[in-house]
Amino acid sequence: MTLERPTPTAARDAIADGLDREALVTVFGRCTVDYDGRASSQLAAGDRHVMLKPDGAALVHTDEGQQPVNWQPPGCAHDVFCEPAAGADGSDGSETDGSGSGSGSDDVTASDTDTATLVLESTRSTPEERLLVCFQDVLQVSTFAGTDEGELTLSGTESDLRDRILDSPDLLESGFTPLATERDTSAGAIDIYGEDDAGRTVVVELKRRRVGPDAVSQLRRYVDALERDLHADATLRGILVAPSVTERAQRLLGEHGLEFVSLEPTDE
Amino acid sequence: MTLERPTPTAARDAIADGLDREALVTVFGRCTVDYDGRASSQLAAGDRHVMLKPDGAALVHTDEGQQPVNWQPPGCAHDVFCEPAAGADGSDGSETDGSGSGSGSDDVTASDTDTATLVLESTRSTPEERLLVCFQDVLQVSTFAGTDEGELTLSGTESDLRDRILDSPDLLESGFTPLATERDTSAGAIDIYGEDDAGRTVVVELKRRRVGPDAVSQLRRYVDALERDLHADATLRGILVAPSVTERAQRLLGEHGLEFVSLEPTDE
DNA sequence: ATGTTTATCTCGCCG
DNA sequence: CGGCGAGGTAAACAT
Repeated sequence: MTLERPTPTAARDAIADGLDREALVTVFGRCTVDYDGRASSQLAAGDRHVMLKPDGAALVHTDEGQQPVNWQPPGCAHDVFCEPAAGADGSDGSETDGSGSGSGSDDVTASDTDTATLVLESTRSTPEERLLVCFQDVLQVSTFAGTDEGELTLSGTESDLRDRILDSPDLLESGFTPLATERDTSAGAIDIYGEDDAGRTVVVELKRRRVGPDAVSQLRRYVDALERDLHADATLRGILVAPSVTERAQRLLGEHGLEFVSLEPTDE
Repeated sequence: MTLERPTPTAARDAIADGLDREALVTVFGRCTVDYDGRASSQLAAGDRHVMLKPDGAALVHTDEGQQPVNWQPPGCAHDVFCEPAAGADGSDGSETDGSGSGSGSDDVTASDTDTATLVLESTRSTPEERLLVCFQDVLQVSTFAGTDEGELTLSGTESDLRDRILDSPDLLESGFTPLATERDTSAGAIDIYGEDDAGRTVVVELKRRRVGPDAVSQLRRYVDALERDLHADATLRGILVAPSVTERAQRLLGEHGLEFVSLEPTDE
């Protein structure tokens, strides 16, 4: 269902209906966006694409960037209503209390339609967050009732890299024997815990792509923790497995006596 | 501009026109999605919302989740064409070569319209990546020509936390003197470098939210590096500044002789 | 609910 | 272009 250049009240009714029917709702038009919660932001008027999902997610997209300029995570409560004659600043005013909840009980009637402003509000608690989109102009409202049972199959992940090594431990090094995955230590879980051909304990940390210093520190935390946990007299080996390392990470590995093995998540 | 339930060829022409005019294009319908690049994925048929941005970004959204189920970053080249009678699997076939580039030179004509499949393709290099969306059914095609000059102002960031401390160093501790920000070390840049009231060097790492073990490791890398860089005989102090710490991070701080100061990025 | 880690992370900055 | 770190990161998974 699609409306082009609807009046604010017609847009409001179509959106409210879409939300009721658990449809995916999109609105395109000139709007301001205000967010307050974990941080806070304001965005002056511009033409943007807003998507409200039936799971409570909200996305505001400009014509640039992969990421939305503003958003709200799934689980939020969406509300739509009209305000008599709000200016560009919709963040203030009387909407901080819950008087307008439900489906817009204090809304404007159809007779005020040409001066009214369409407002989308999305809120959640834990943490308390509010997103407010105020439309000066609505160019399109659409609702989509589709279904999606399709499951995404993804390969080339860290878990594929783990499986690859478990299937062929020699890819890590000749004589390596995996003993556990996700082995717990006081610093967190080790990706692969095993033994080399000399019986030395080996801690393996996996990364699906080129690694920097953070991955080295992570491996080091695990090796340190395991040494403590085991009161190990013998030195443990720590091996970072990834397609490649940055130079700084390489140096860090050396400083901490850790090793690197180059391996990709999939065999081409 | 909006078409509802267009024929594949009409949809193709509208989308091609939208891409030409640097408009934001949306397509809603039943489609399969195949991705190959840094990883690879397949997604069976379902109703989804596809957005093509003039900067080359592509987003495929289902009715759930804040994140797109598939995407392509800005900078990609979008292409649209019709294929005679492709099944659900659009990842194979003759489209691996560049013969269909441009605006669909090997496309289907309007007479084949009822059996044709609409295909969206988005590709880039460095890294080589390809996204293929094959529509069995197109419910809506829209193009939006809007503009967006609005700048986002965001507060509550790490940079706000830094400014807060630079304005009032006593917030960190009485007698603290900031000497530099982004001070470079062999391990990277220190957020705030300074001195305490006893003249001891202080390394400050800032986080806008509650921190875990990774932040502690990061601070430790900087402290270690600076000790080395300065051949410091005296001990450096390392202070992690964040709203709060997790317990494991707290313990790590203790093990490494690092400190914690609780501070929020903004004053309420 | 919080903690921990991954991610086709994205994004910006800087060399 | 790659390295590095921030992010209202989100999402998955475990506790």
